[in-house]
Amino acid sequence: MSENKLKHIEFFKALANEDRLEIVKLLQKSGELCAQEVQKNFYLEQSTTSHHLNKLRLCGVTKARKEGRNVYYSFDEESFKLNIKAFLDFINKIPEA
Amino acid sequence: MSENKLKHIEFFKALANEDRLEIVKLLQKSGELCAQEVQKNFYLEQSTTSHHLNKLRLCGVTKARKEGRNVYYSFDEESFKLNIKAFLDFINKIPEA
DNA sequence: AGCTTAAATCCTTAAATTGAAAATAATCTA
DNA sequence: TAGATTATTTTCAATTTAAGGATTTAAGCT
Repeated sequence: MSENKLKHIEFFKALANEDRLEIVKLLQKSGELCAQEVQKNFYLEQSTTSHHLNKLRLCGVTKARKEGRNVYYSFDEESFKLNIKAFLDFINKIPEA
Repeated sequence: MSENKLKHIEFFKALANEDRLEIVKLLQKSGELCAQEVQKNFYLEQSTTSHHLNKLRLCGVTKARKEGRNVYYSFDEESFKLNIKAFLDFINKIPEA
């Protein structure tokens, strides 16, 4: 099991969740948001939102930047594209997008 | 939550697993294989393989065809492409594949 | 220092995954 | 055709993983 493959799996696990997918979409259209701004958009508990944001960050879907007591999260487009591409290569099928 | 979105989530959940991803790759390169031929390629229990194959089939990654007492599984390329495309549309990012 | 707000972590409960054992189902053979 | 054999699914218990409420950490404010 290559390190690389495990990365794809984590990436897809992170995206294979309704709430996290919504968070990704929100960050995508809103740019940077701090954790509690993300939370306000959903019926999610603070701790749950934190878990989700952490998971998304760990697998390279989002990135985070701490400023004061806020942590600002944003969509990591570069990393996202790389992961999708790597996954499609892995699967050996390139959709006509 | 649209019916459509839930389908993508199930699709990605199914792919977000090391063993299932390997099974998908095997089916992709081998064409049709019956359950025990799939199993022989991995260190997985027969029942575990069956669970995985069922999950992959339910979410449209693979398709199955029964012949005698064998069930032949194969990669469902059409469905796979549709799911990937729908997901990318959802995310609004089309990689340059 | 004490208060407030933001976020992460801890801890218990809930859900998903795994695999052994049993059930089903098709085929073969005496 | 009854019984054995082989292929697969299903059931169920054990383990792993995720979710969320409660607590803790951390930063900024008065």
